[in-house]
Amino acid sequence: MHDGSSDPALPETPLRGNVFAAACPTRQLLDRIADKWTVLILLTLANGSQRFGALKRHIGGISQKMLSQTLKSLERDGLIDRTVEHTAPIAVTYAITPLGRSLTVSLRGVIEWAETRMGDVFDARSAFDARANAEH
Amino acid sequence: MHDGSSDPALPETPLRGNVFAAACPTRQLLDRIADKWTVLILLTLANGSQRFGALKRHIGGISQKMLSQTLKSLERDGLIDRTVEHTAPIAVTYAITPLGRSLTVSLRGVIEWAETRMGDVFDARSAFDARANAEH
DNA sequence: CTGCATCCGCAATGATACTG
DNA sequence: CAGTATCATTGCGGATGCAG
Repeated sequence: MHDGSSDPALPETPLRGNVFAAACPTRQLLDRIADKWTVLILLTLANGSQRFGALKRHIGGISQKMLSQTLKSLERDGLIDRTVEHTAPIAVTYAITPLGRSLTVSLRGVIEWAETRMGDVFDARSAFDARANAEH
Repeated sequence: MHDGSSDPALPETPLRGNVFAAACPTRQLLDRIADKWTVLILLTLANGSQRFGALKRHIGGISQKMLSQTLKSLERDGLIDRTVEHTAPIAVTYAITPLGRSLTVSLRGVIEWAETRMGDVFDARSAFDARANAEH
């Protein structure tokens, strides 16, 4: 995979953002979307709009704080929409935006991988641990 | 943790893991692969095997501790292979496994998204912040 | 019902120094 | 060169209480 360039400057860097550069803004973005709660929230909303309480019930183990906090981040980044109905007890509905939906395609692939390859990973872990034990 | 009995809304419970269940092992797995360093390391190795030092140089901002630690996790999970050459100064080479490569397909999509949609996200942030300011 | 503020423990992360 | 070990710090993330 050598590209024929000398290494220090990495001239083959693409013109758009480069996540491998520590200072690149895309790096922050990566850190944000490579987050457990972000992934689960986006994938839930990709299946249809939900209210706050419904989201909390659907995503096992999330605290009210993390949900609220992550939702706000996602709204700020334009990945989800927030709609308030000023009814008697206030009702807030969250919906995914086209931008958010464009991300869920890849995200779903990651989840798909985790759910289907889980067995392979656990087998690998057992083998690794057994090997480590055998060294004593 | 899968009963498939008392939930009328889910006629057919999937046989594989469900990341939305807090106790499901896939949830831990998700938390592990939804990690900044994991993504960057796997994608680097997907382009070819690398030695420890080369990896550290290629992934901006990673500390030797995080690199070493994440590499060990990935090896344990069967996503990468570790090869030691007992030469004068010892040389260790890391390579992606077929299992690991199967994950990088989706991972690359996430990076692709971050690098290309970065502008949209930043625009959304500006708009959001402006709106927030206007409310005072 | 929704969601913000505060307190706080703990785990993750980084800097440094040391070993094979 | 490739790690491990230790220490200091940060910030995640949970619990609780309050407000709109």
